[in-house]
Amino acid sequence: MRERYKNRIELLQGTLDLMILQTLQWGQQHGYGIANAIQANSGEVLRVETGSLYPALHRLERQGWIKSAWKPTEAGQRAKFYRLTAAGKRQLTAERSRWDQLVGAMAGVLNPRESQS
Amino acid sequence: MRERYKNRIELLQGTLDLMILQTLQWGQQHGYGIANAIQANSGEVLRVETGSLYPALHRLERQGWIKSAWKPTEAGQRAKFYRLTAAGKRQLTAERSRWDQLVGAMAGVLNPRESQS
DNA sequence: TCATCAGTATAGATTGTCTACACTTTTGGC
DNA sequence: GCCAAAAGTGTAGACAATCTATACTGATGA
Repeated sequence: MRERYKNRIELLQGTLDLMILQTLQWGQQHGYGIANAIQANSGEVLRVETGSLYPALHRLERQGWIKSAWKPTEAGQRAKFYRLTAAGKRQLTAERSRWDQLVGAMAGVLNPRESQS
Repeated sequence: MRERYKNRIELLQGTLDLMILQTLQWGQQHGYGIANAIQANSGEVLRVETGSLYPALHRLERQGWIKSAWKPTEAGQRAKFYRLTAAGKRQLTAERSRWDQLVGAMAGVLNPRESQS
């Protein structure tokens, strides 16, 4: 069978949607491009697997936060370009503030004395 | 008697172990006390459900990061007190730096221009 | 011709949350 | 004496987002 693998989760569950929405705010992009942008912007720390990416994109589209259209890339290949909808922009705002809140809360747990607000 | 709650995941998956280990670094504590400490230190943002807490404690103990012993509380009730093992301290260090790395990477994705390192 | 890159997609396993129960013991009010 | 609430531990099963692994297509370059 397979080599014994660690199955370590690279991404924090729930943050992929936020990262996708955020990436799309810079402009429309196809799935492959989104994954590359996240990887680059995270300093190569975060790698998005296709098995996570495409289900996430379908999920987001199903919820009306992004919309897709097939278009050719500069390289002349067909690709599905996604763009943020108005609802998606609102969702992005909500998820960003949720993220900030969680990071702040975690900081409180990790450094109770320093971060006493 | 419960507060009104949303149907969302309160905690980021994977962060509970870190929070438990960190809380135990301040001194030994029982499960109920850990949950209360996390809630308090997070400014009441993070609420740990018992259905998440106890499985997590058992998981951590199984991995040798914490050890338990039944003792009476000040209130005279029996409780299972947990303390960090040496391996647990190393794990805490590793998980903290992993967390910092993830938060930094997320910052890069959310604010690509400002956080160019 | 053949490997590699660009690109999309699905199935199934895994894992850690969640909701919802079930239980014991102590404390305090009546 | 009774009963509610708080303090405490625990499990079962649902659920969701990630992962691994696989399967395609079309273009590019050696």
